Amino acid sequence: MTPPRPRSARGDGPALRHEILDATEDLLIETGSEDAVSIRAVAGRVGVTPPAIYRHFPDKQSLLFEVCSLQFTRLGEHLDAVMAMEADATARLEACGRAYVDFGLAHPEAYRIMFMGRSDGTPDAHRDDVLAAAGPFMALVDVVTDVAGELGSEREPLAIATVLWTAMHGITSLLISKPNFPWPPVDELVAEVCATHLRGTFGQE
Amino acid sequence: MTPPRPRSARGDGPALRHEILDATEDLLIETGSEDAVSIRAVAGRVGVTPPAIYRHFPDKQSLLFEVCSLQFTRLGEHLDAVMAMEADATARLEACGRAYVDFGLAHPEAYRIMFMGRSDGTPDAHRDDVLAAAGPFMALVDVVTDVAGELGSEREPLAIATVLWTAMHGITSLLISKPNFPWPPVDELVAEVCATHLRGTFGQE
DNA sequence: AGGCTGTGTTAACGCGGTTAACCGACGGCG
DNA sequence: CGCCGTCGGTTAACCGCGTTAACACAGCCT
Repeated sequence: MTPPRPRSARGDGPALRHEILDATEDLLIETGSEDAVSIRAVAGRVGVTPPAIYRHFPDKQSLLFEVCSLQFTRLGEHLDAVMAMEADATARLEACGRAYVDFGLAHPEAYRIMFMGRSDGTPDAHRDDVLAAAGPFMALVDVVTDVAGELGSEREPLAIATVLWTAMHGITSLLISKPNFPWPPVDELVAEVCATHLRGTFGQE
Repeated sequence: MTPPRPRSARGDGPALRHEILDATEDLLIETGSEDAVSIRAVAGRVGVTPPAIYRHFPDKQSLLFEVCSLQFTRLGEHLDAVMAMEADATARLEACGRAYVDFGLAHPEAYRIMFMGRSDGTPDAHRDDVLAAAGPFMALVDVVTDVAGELGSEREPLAIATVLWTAMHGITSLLISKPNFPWPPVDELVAEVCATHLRGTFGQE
């Protein structure tokens, strides 16, 4: 029943920590449910007893958030890559939105943990204001600034970016939470919302 | 410690059921956390032992959803009342959006349970497609139809309403989940998003 | 060599949802 | 009138959860 148990680490400090993060991410993806990822399950997969986890993470929330945060680092890189491929600012904006939604749908449980959870359950390292200064949001502000430069707008890019974020989040989170609602195809939905905002915000026809 | 224990019901069938619903709602509002509302806590407040709950509800999820669903019935009534007060269709639309967001912020935990939870955790009686045919969403479709009638639009109201829902949900859920993000005032946010959609969708200046 | 630190263990606590088994009171029926 | 089923509660218990305390053993520093 426990053949991989005889696993034991020596003076290797952060090796197990890494394994724990990997195992947690795997479990999160496999089960697709935050609740199914128990400390005991993670420990079992790594081949270690549950309290060992606490030598490397203060509590379950921090572990989960660190895993999701790693995934979101990849989102940031993905966004950068996507935007580098589009010359037109408005095309960049739409590509950006689509990449955001796609990412959320590809990692639904991670998205839920980071953006659909209780505020007081989030560790200090992932406070709301930290998020506002983080890569993905700032990247969005940059794109909006570019679009505003091309099309002209009197409103400040940060406010526009905030609204756009709520729009993309609205799509993403509802698709995750209510997948059986009679949605139109995701592509259409995103394109429509982006177009609506472009027209509504920059008065473009 | 347990003076209200000697409570006991006779042939009153659904009386206790009602008490359980009330106690659950109270607890949900007081604690503001789904997790704090344990079966044991509810039972204790009603003055009954935990297994008694299961004579009236199949499991905790169903109990919680029934409570939230009751609150949302009130949202429907509230929406109706709000919309009856506005003559102008576009004003009705904005009032509708504001009422939706306000409701979510006033009942954050209920909103989270109904619209920010896992899809497979929701009882059958609250499936996604049931929601699409329910009062509040249909009310929105009606308003959109009115606006489209006033301003003219070639797109179908149902698609427009869906987009508007995602927009209002985006605002509501992010405000709930990330209250410390540097948001603009809620009123401004809602007004801005509504205006943007009106311009972007109906081409109104 | 001796002790400190870092990293794992075993054992246990308390709480959670939920189930099984029992049990008394009420209402209908022979 | 007395039996009996069902309704609506009880007590006891199961099992999994996050987490903590106490302990143990390795290797490095002095």
